[in-house]
Amino acid sequence: MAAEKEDLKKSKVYLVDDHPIVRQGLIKLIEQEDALEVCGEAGSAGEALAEIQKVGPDVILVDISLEDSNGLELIKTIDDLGLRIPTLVLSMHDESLYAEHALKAGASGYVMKQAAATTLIQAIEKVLDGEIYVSKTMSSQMLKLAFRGNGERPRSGAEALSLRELEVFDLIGRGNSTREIAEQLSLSVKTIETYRAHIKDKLHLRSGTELMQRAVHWVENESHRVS
Amino acid sequence: MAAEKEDLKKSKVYLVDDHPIVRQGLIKLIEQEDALEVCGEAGSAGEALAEIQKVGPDVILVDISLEDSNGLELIKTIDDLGLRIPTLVLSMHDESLYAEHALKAGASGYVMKQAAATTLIQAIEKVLDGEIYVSKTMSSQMLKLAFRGNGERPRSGAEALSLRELEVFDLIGRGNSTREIAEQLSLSVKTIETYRAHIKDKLHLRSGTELMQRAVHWVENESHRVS
DNA sequence: GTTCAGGTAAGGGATTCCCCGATGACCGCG
DNA sequence: CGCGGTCATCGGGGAATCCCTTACCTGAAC
Repeated sequence: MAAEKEDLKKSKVYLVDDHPIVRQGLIKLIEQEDALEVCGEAGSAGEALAEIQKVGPDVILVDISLEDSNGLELIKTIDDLGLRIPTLVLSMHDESLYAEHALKAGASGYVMKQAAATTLIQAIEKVLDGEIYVSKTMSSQMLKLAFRGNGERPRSGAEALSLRELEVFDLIGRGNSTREIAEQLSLSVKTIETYRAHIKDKLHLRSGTELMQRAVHWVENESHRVS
Repeated sequence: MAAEKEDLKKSKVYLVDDHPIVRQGLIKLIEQEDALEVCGEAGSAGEALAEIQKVGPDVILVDISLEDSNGLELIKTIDDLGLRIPTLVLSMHDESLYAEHALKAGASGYVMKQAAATTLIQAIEKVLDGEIYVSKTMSSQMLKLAFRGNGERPRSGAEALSLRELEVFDLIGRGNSTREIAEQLSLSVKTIETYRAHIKDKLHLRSGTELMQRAVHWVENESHRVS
């Protein structure tokens, strides 16, 4: 609904998602809107950074899991570069796990892939208007927790993990060894070992084997509701 | 390329994926093809089963993770109902983990979301022609294993394991460490290590981490069904 | 301006991984 | 009836990891 400007002044959307098929689909979906057009796409943070400075999009749609990096890192980088482009995180992960991290990283919104297609379009429009988008349930929950004013949350479960820890947890679940994770994140093996220890601690796990098991389960069910 | 039939006889594609946004995208992507049209969509196995019998699709595109069930279960159900509709599995999971399970469940192909959009179209066309589609690397690997050439012994997967190996595999998947398994079975740690090595060998796994990952997957997917 | 959480890393002993080889006990097959 | 094949069981030894502890830096919070 609404788009009286027609093709005079379409808002440019840039896509970052490591699944080409999903990207192609999103393009078709977005180009269907009169007020929106896709000005580029990428599967990795590197590509994305190189291109967005050329094409100057009005909004960037970014998935959390990328080929070479993390979507939230990309958002931080964009922020650090002083580019004032609103970003909308699109992910299959449950929002309760990532929405907060995303907003803290500087994103303007968070949409789950489980959401309806119209929700995505609404979120894009809201973000283009300079507002913040999260689902109703999430926003009320965040307000309740006074997410940005009263750092008081005795959370438990995977939600208690820091961003880095969550990243490592995810990579563990995908079958990567400690060494492989260290290489992928360009960190010391020792650092990854520390994260593993922290995760085990927070999740009350006793052995590395249990950690692995949990991580695999989590990755498996990342699109389902598992709190 | 190719589509001389034009709109006279489009092949009907049915979509099953629990992400509406991805579904919308796939619709746009598929409808772009002259020879294909989307005849329906669902986010759960229940919906899908109810509808495909009405609309009679020529091919079903199904994601592995669904709202209420597993895509592979859906495929088995479709098979059991005697519906002779080819199914193509579309998933974000690595094919080495699922492609074989998918084909065994009765699917005609497996495409990762990491693949290019054109790959998906090619896969759909191949499956519509009654052929099997898997990626080149996967197919050569499978042919080498003679996975489905002579329905006999050169099996791969958990069934090729000996009793003891299967027992150990199961315990690994349940989160037990090597030492714990040794204690539970009253065997030497060294013996368990040997079993792990044998299992890795038979399942063509490269690291202990992969073994663990596979074991966890197996425990939650197949142990309940065959046992 | 001190406290606190997150990110990064190292030291060192305990454990496991991983590539070897080894000993019986079966079991079918020419 | 030996002969090869598979199972089930264990060990050596070096590399890799796990696990616990400590430590430094930073930035946000109080």
